[in-house]
Amino acid sequence: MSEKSDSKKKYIIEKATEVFAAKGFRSVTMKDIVEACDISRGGLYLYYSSTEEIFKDVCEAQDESDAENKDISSFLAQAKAADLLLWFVKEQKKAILRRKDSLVTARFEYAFYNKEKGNIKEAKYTFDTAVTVLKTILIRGNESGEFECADPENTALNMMYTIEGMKACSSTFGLSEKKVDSELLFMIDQFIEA
Amino acid sequence: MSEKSDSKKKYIIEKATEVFAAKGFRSVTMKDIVEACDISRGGLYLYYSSTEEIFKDVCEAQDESDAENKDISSFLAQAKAADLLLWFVKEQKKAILRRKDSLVTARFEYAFYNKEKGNIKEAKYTFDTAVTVLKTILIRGNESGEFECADPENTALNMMYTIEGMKACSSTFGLSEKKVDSELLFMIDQFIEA
Amino acid sequence: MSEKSDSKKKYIIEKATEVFAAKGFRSVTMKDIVEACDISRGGLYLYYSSTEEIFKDVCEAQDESDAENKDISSFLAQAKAADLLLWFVKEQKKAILRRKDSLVTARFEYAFYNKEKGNIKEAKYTFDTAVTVLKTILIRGNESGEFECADPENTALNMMYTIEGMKACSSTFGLSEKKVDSELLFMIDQFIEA
Amino acid sequence: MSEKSDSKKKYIIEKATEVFAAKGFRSVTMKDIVEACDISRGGLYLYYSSTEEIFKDVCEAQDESDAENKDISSFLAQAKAADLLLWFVKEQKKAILRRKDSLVTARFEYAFYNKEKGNIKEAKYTFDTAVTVLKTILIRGNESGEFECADPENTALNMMYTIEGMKACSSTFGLSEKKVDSELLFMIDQFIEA
DNA sequence: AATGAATGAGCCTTCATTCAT
DNA sequence: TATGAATGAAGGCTCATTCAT
Repeated sequence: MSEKSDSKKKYIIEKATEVFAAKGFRSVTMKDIVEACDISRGGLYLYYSSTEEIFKDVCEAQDESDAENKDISSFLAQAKAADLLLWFVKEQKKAILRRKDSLVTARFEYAFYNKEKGNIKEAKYTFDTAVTVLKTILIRGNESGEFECADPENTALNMMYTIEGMKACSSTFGLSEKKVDSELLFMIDQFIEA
Repeated sequence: MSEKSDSKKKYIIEKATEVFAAKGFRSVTMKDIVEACDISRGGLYLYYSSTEEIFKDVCEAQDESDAENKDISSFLAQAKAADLLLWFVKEQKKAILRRKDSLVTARFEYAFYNKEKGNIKEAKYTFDTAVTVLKTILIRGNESGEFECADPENTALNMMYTIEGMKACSSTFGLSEKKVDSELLFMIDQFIEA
Repeated sequence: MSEKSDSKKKYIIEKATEVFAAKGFRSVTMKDIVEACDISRGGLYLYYSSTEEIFKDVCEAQDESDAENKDISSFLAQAKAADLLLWFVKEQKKAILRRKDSLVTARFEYAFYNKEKGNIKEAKYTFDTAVTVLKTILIRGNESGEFECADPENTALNMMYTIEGMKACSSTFGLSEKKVDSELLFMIDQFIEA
Repeated sequence: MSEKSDSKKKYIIEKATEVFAAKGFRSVTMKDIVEACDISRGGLYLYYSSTEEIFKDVCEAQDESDAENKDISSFLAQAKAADLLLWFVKEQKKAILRRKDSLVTARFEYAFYNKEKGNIKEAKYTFDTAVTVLKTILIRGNESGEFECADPENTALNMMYTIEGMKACSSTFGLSEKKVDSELLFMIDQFIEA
């Protein structure tokens, strides 16, 4: 179950990602994935025993690939606030646009599904973390004179709501990259002058 | 199928609303609704033949009750922009908080479900309409000197994204009324001075 | 679910009895019963949701039909010990021979199955009750001078072991009625003289 | 397939014995045995291709170890009838009590399973042989004046039924050694007089 | 209109068995 | 010999949907 089976798992995750991207979370069945992978029913169960289990790995895989260049610690320490903001906004943009090729829809559904089951902590944690990071960036920018943001706390929160809204819109009816860029610029312009 | 059956439909929608509020959209079965209504399997099929059909009526019923006092045409014509904005924001607030007692979760799921099936028009239409209304209000406010909003178009769009984001957050991990108020005030303060 | 469904249940039990008689307990599947009843998979689940549930009713039905003429209370009070013994032995004989047309095999298997699951009380209770009844009969016979049994307690126990052994033999390789009669007579002759 | 594979077979039988003792016959799967032996699926099939095949060897192994000191031919010829009876009864006692640590349950199940398949001969043969042996012992005892048994044929049969009954009871709800001893003594006392 | 028994399709899960290595 | 991944058949269960009453 090590090398070989790991590559098989990778393969399953790859195929399953397409399925979840196309059908969301709830309506995906083990059968769907079996068919997408073109393996046997029993074969899939060798590796995973529920769509939820698969979906978790699918998300993890995506998060990891997203995080590839995110060895941020040193970056966060040294960079200028404006660079940090740029990086943050780019990350969010990716998350917003990710919907087309991917999983935001399924992630939403999964969040709802989990809420039904009572696990809502993770979503909130992710959101709150993002707010905190953004606030920190804004404060740093204020200190360095790069930004002029009267209320970093509420501005950070407002921006994150806006970003979440774009994700939702991107998920439900789609957003062009141009629209996303435009909106992100509009947000930033509020406290970056010159 | 007129009077009597209408009241029966009303009854079904009433009960079904509870079911959708509790379970979202996708996981609701005809059986769930039959049981909630305490009618016969066949009986339900006399009125509706799928959960989707029922859900559409459920949403419509809710929208109508929301819109009861929305005979806006004349209101829009006469009122001051500040009043209109207030009304608009209040409506959105209701929509955001509606999640607790109700259907936002199911609506999201349904939106995803529809996207799969290719009907994304409605969601986009609703969003665009809201943006347009808001933009109109902002422009009117500018003209009357009530507001000072440099870019009504983008501001309206930004506000709607933010509001959609709050809906999403409210749906996934919950938002207190206080937080919603605070955020809405923050948005408005940008172009209302003193 | 009352009259009509009761008759349906009766029908299922009837057919299931044949299945259990032919295949024992463990190897019987819901599918077997569905096929024996010539109803649909879902149809069976309307009435029963496991073979164990069905088997319990099958046993109960058989026990009831066995017990039809067992309104014993008054009989036990008045009858002569010899009559009681005769009755007791006849009942046991029926139980022994029952195997051919029926369920002893399945009952054994079920007992084992239950033992695995830890419920062994019932079997022991049934056995102990029979021993007690038999002992009572023997004592009564001694008192009335009908029997001459030096050790009613151990004799009763011995007889019940013997009877259980005949059941087992009947189950595994079959016993003719003649052999059963012969053995039962042999047992009784020990304490009935003249 | 000779030495090495024989020791492997022995190992498998050893482990499988535990499995059958714990789970009976029918519910044991090849998977259970694979896991108990900690070998590969394919590895097991090199030696055995069904649980039935394994079970036969398991039984045989146990029977052999039971029979180790049963080189009876000469013993039967010379010994006194009382000694023979003692030996016979001890063997049966072992068989009765064997249930605790072992396979009687599985053997019963297997007997039922075989009956379905039509092979009931073996069980009957074993029983009949035991009856014959016992009858022979009783006759010898009568001749030597050790016993006083009016009807050796029926007495032997009766004793074997009783013993089968104890096996069944031991299997289904358990019997203490004390109870077994007491019953066996009771049986013998009938024709052994001080 | 209304009932609810009945059907059958669809998905889930577990194993016996095979086979390339 | 030995491995264990892979297959596919078999049986379990749940619903959407129909239909005789």
